Amino acid sequence: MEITNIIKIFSDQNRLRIINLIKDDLLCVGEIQTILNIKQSNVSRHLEKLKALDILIQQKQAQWIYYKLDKEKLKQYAFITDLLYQDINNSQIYKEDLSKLEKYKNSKMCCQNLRDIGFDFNKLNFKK
Amino acid sequence: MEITNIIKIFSDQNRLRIINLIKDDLLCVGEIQTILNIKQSNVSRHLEKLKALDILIQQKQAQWIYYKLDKEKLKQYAFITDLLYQDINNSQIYKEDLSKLEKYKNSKMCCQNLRDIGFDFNKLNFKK
DNA sequence: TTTTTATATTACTATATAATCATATAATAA
DNA sequence: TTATTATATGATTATATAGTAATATAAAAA
Repeated sequence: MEITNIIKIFSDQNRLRIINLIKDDLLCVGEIQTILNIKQSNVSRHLEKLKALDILIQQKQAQWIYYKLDKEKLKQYAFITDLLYQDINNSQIYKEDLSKLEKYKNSKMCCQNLRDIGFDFNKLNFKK
Repeated sequence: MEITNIIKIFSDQNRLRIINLIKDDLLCVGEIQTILNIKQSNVSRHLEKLKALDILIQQKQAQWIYYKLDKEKLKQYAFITDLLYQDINNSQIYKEDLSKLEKYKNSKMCCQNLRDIGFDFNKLNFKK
């Protein structure tokens, strides 16, 4: 795999937001869709490209498919760690996405009931 | 400047080859054209994008314009150093380009007479 | 001055990519 | 079984990008 094709994977904002979101967490497609407010088919298309590169851990539980970045696979390219754990933090949007992820994790919701709120982050049910 | 736009700059093979070539050396357009065997207008187009990002040192001498990467400007993104000094070395093509650059620097040629050989690397005039 | 040359740019073509709607697929729930 | 739902995919559109031939521009050489 040519290095520029690896780099291309990280050069789209929506895909980078997805990568950022699943870099340390295992999430289902609906969770990604909800937190990032990106259409389901679009999320799926981006995940498809990450799968083609073989840098995803994929895990099916009931009707949900959970995804997470495969850190071992990423280690072969030194630039990726810097990019995901340093450079990305200079942009507000990626930090906001992670903060929404935290809010989601603190909410009462899970894959099972995201459809009930139309995958709308603002309708998440928070404790207290 | 959004981080994904920075990343895009490095995601094209010809542009990455140019970046690699001028990461530590000041070269004129004809030298890049000759060493990489890329058409002049194409080299110029790629340099245009690097200039738009403001990551080039540009220096006119006589009729030639010399370019070099501006390392200070690149320091603001941690991933770039790893990319250019580590990851790139796993691909044969970038190493070969640097080795051709060395051969060129050891040759008797310079910007002034590259046109005489049709910007053809194979026609370079080597010492001994 | 005129000619030549190095680089940039215009106009264009071909290709790649992202996004979307509608639908297929595969699994669960009723 | 049938209905529902999570995710993937086909078909399409819009946009971005790379490459090229021809030409413009600006400077040097004759």
